[in-house]
Amino acid sequence: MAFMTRRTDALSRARIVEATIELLDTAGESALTVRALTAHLATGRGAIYHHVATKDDLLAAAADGVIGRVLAEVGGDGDPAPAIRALALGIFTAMDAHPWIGSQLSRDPGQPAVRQIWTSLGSQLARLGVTGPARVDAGSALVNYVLGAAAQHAAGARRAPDAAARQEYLQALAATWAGEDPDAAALLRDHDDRAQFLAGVDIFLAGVSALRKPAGVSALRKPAGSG
Amino acid sequence: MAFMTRRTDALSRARIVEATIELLDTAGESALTVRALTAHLATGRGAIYHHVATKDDLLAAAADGVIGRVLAEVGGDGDPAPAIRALALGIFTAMDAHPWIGSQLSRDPGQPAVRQIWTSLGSQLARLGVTGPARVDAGSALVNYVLGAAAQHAAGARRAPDAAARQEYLQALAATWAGEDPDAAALLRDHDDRAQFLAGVDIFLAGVSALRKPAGVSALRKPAGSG
DNA sequence: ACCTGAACACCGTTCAAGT
DNA sequence: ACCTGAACACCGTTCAAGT
Repeated sequence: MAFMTRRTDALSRARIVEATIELLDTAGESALTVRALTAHLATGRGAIYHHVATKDDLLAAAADGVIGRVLAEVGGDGDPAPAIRALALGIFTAMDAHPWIGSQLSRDPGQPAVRQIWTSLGSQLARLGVTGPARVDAGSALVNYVLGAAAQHAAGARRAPDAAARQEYLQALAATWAGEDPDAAALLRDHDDRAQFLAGVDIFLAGVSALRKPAGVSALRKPAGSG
Repeated sequence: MAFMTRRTDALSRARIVEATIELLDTAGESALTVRALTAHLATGRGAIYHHVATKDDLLAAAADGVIGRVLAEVGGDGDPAPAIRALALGIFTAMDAHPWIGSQLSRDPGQPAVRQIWTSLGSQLARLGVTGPARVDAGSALVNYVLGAAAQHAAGARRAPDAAARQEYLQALAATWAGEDPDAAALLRDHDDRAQFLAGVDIFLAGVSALRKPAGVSALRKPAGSG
């Protein structure tokens, strides 16, 4: 509990955003109230509104802070395809540690955090050699997949935090498939979210590459690689 | 305004769900309050709780109602690939007419509406010849893409309902790309959400097919495929 | 059994008043 | 300028009381 931040120096937007992230991480989305925040910051209710426009603004800033750190850590060096996998996995992992981000990113496509994700993935696609119309299509497909997967995973983690509840959910889903495809149903029952997420990224990358040089005999996967 | 449903017959869960959909469609997510609902249904506050467990339960039931109709309308006949495109487009279109569904589907992967989407897309993938581990990977990739795209689109529609606001958002995004890739930036400025969404579906379909019969010469990815 | 509506325990945001 | 905390206008949910 690193809370109980007694007011040594002045309030600031940065301090408020940090406290928001801390509160969201430790107590969950439903515990983020202006009242709880002022209590932890040892200030009055209205002081928050001197530095922050609205609660939505605060959520967006918190998500932007976390995503910014993640993208900076991962970096974008090396071959573009592995870089895309690394960026996607970084976002996915962040969603695991901060499940509230999942729903936040789905709330507004114009928010800074989403914009950051767009540009970081978009520049890797450019390095892959995807440009022009194809890049916008590929970028939007990738961003939407990553955000969709992250949101579903985060929501699942919120709803079924323990292994038992999670197992129950997967079994219920598997049951609806059982008669039709017992194979898939069995696999569904004990899959690994992270591996499955990465498999999706690979399907996407394969699709981009397949559509770039239309199927057929000749050449291979990627031209850009230097390895 | 088909509101003002005077109480001719008894309250029922179905009637409450219909009123919920109507209220969400005409007045938006923020206008759905238990108080507004009881006013439209001409009943008391607590009567709702005789047929519905909680407001979340109500939202999930409303989304399930809309998605159920959409999937039934689209059907799943014909070749599987076009059927997948049609199902995805149907979901996307529904999201346009009912923007509140976008955020609702991201709230809980276990809810009936999401389950319906999984099984309808999953069965088409099976008809495509994708089975076993590949089917779970492909299904989750496709579902997550569709839900992610729909959520982003719906959120955008909520935030920038008029053409001016929308243009402003796209220009801001394009600006961050301008120096780096003027080509993509220009295209971004006047793209068509629906066409872009379908382009993403095609990327995933191409990826699934590319990974099924490994490119080029011979050597392959996974042994499980039976196609 | 089904419904009513007052009551409960909360919210986010504003704003006169203080320093 | 920055902060305070009471006040405002709401929420979802419960529950004794009615029919």
